[in-house]
Parts: sequence; C-alpha cells; structure tokens
Amino acid sequence: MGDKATREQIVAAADGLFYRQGFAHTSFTDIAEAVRISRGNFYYYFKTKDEILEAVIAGRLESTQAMLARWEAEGATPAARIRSFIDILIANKSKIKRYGCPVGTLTGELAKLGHDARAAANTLFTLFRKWLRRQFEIAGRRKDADALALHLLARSQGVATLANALRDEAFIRREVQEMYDWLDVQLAKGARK
Amino acid sequence: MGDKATREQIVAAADGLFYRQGFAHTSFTDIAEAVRISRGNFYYYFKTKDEILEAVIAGRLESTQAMLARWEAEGATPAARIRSFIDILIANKSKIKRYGCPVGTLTGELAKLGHDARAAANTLFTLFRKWLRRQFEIAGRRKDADALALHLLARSQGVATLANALRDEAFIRREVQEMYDWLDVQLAKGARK
DNA sequence: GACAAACTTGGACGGTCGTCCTATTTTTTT
DNA sequence: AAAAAAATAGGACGACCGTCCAAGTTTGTC
Repeated sequence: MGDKATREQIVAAADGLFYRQGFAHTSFTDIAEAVRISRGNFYYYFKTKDEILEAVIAGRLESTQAMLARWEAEGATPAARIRSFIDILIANKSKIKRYGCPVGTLTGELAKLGHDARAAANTLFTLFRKWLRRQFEIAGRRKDADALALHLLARSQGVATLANALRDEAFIRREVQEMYDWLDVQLAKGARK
Repeated sequence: MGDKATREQIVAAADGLFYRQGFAHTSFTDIAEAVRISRGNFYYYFKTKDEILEAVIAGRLESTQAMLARWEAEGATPAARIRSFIDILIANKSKIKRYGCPVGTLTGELAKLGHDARAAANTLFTLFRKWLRRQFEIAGRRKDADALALHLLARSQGVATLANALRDEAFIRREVQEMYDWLDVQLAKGARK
C-alpha cells in the first residue's frame, strides 16, 4: 500500500491529530499508529516534533490558499465570495462542534506553550484576513476593509469556540444567518457610496 | 508568611498557571515552585492533578458568581449591566492579548483532551449565559434573550481569540465599541415593544 | 513538657515522552 | 546479479511526568 509519499501520510495524520487532540497532547506514537509505521521511522523524515508541526502548518497554508483561490474563481461577486467564507461554519459544523476551529485552537495552544511556530500559525489568520479585506475593498468598503475583515474573522472564531463548548448546531446556523444579514448591510453601505 | 491556607495558595497558583500555560502543560513542579512548597506536599491537599483542576474550576465559578452579583448590584439598568460584561475585554486586555479568554481557552483545551472536567468548565459559560439572558429579558427581549446572550458571548470569545493571535489592542477597542453600538440597537428594539 | 494531630519534606516508583542510533529490509541503479 | 541508496524497524537513552510513601517538622492540646 501507500507507495505514495510516506512523508505526506505522516503530515496528514499529524494534521488530523493535532486538530483533534492538540499539538502537545499528540505523541510520536499516536502518529505512528495512525500511519501504521514504526516509531523510529519518523526520524528519517522529521528530526524533531517541531519539524512535523512546521510541515503541518505549511500544508495548511497551501490548502488554505488553494481554497481561497477556488472561492475567488467560483464566486461571481465579493458578496458571494465572502459568503463562501461564512459557509465553512456550516460545512464543517460537525468537526467544529467537536474540536473547534483548526486555526483558532492551534494558534491559541501555541500561544500558551510559548512555541516558536506561533508566528507561522498566525499567518493562517493573515491569509484569511487579507483575502477578506480585498473582497471588502472590491465591494466599495476601501477605508475600513481591514476592520471588516477582522470583524468577520472574530465572529467566526467566536461561533466556533462557543459551538465547541455548547455542542449546539442550531446556534451555529443562527449565527451564520446573522452574519449573512450583517454582510448584506455592510455591502449595501459600500454600494451606496 | 502564608499561615493562610496553603490549599488556597495552591489553587490560586494553579489557576494562574493553567491560564497562562494551559492545564496539560502545567506540571506539579511548576505549581510547587510558584507556591514555594515541596512537590510531594501536594498529595496532602490533592490526590490527583484532576482534583486541583476541579478546585480551580470551583474557585472560578465562585468568583464569577461574585462578579456577576456585583454587576447586578452596581448597574442601574440592564444596558449598564451588559456593558459591564463587554468591559471585561477592556479591563483584561493585556492578559487577553497574551493568553486569551480564561474560560474559552480552558474549555477548548479540555475538549481536545477529552477531559472529564469539560462539563464543569462549561458551567462557567452557562453562568454568563444565564446572567446575560436575564438582562435581555428585563430589557424587553424576552423571546430571543437566550440567542442574544449567546451572540454576545460568541462575540467576546471571538475578540479574545483574535486579539490573542494578533496581539492588537486597537482591534479590541474597535470591537468593543461595535458591541456597544450593537447593544444599543438591540435594547432600543426591546423598549419599542 | 508530653503527646497527638496537622503539616511538610525529599525522594522513589512506574510510565510516557522526544530523541537518537544501529541493524535490517526494500527499492533503485548499474 | 551485484552494489548502492532509500526506507523501515525496534529498541536504548535521558528527561520529565503524576503518583505515592515513609520519614521529619511544626503546631495545637492537655
């Protein structure tokens, strides 16, 4: 099996485990069992646990950029594109209920650990921030596009955090609807100018 | 020194360390050094690490209830009382920037660990939820008081998460202002009815 | 001052962790 | 088929963890 890149399998397994269990709480043994590989074999691909983390973050950056590019291509208007962002909450609602937001929980954990990779993880936020900012700029909210982007990011983070604590799907749907409404209001203001 | 309750000192030190470093990443040795007590002495007060966590959560529940009671007594109107809640983001902005929200980060960590105390930690959220709900009810939003309470909780969680990642105080102030504005609109709707 | 209770100490115990090494197997190249 | 390279296996290592215990010290009581 798996003649395709053991390294990629390791990163994929680590990614999932870091998300579900957290970085610190995931051991080499956990990842080894998930990939069905001997524990010692890791050293061939990654010399330290931090290197795996770096690879996981790099992978997430890549797939996030790909996702943003897809939204960019598929959404006809900035409104539709921003709605794609909001929709992640719905699309991933089961996982969010159980594990929270992958970005928010990782940056939060790394902040508490005082880990060097905190900065790298934060660039994930930056990716969304800049992309959303540009959408708001296109929609005519040039002056406060960045504030609007951060506001939306914060809203989705809050929904994820609370949904994780409460395990409440109805709450997610309600908040998503409110974000839609908020978006309409904001974009109407942009068009009016 | 410290003839006053070694146990309380332990809980206080553990509380701070759990907040700043996370529960799992805080060891008995860490707490022992903070309280300046021998490592083995813990066993006299707490048989397991989980017992310390329970005590920390119980302590937080108590102090949170006291805080809510204070807001209740000091705020003349539901608007003023809810504003007290929003103001925590300003009052604790330095700590939030560095460590996030104590409630949100703890429940998030315990969720990832699959820890039994997750339910206990969640009651902290419930405390705020019910208190806020009652304020909205008094303000005339009886039907959707709970949804409004959760919305505000989510907003503050999102601000805390993003402020922690970005380490941006201006962002906190901007979002707090928007929450004030949002609150005015909601309470105006309540009064109109 | 004797005695019991409350409290404190420092270290031992098994277990798990990240790291690292060497031997073996598999794959590729010639 | 032989030689070289890539990949894998399994275990040893030191460190740290939570837990636990058997002594010691302090405090309170009569």
